[in-house]
Amino acid sequence: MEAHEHSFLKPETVDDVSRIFKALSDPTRIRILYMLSQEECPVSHITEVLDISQSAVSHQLSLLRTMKLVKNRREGTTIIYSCDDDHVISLLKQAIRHAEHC
Amino acid sequence: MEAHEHSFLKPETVDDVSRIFKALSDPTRIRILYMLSQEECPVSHITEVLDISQSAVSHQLSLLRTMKLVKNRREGTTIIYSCDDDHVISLLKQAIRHAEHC
DNA sequence: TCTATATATGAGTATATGCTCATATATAGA
DNA sequence: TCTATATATGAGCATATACTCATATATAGA
Repeated sequence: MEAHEHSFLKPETVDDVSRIFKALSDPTRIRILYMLSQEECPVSHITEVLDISQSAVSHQLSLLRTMKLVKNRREGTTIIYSCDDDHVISLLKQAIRHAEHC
Repeated sequence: MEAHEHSFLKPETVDDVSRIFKALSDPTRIRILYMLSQEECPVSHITEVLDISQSAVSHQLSLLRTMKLVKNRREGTTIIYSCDDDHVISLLKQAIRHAEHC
């Protein structure tokens, strides 16, 4: 198979794919996303349940927000987060199934 | 939903998932894996077609080998690589489809 | 308005990662 | 055995990333 016969990925595609997987490659973000995939919840809840510092959670949520993987809404003084990208959650759950079965 | 009501991921699962996504999060590895998903090929071919230095390709192949995502066989002086984890390739292709359609 | 609580964010730091460069190893052929 | 070619690998470096600490911001209630 010669170079010109290959199906190539566009550089933007490679970058996008890389960004998706990079977002999913950190243990803290994996745990946060998996938790949010079960139910929306406030930052404080994530902090307590996962036992991660408030600052670390907030920084990671900020990153996930930037990537549009989660969204949030305010309720009084608390901010409630939820997943905002079904496809990425589906990738995550597939990888989890894979990891649990091997 | 209280902490005890959550479905939790085991730490090993989180680590495994993290490792899978970390492997898929680098542009060079994405391109190599995608190329190998189309056909097995020697290192030199990857180097030429993707225009990446021999050393960089070899280092990445070493990492992918360690993770058992690719396997290799010798043919004379050349080493032929191919994919060795269908599930991870399926994750990659899904992410590619996602990236191309958004 | 003052305080308490919830969340966000900037700075700094330690570690991880992906490259290059130089070199080692392995095989084929003269 | 000597050389050429293919691949692997160690060291070093530059960058990215995930945390902590300190502090800022925003809202509710007294």
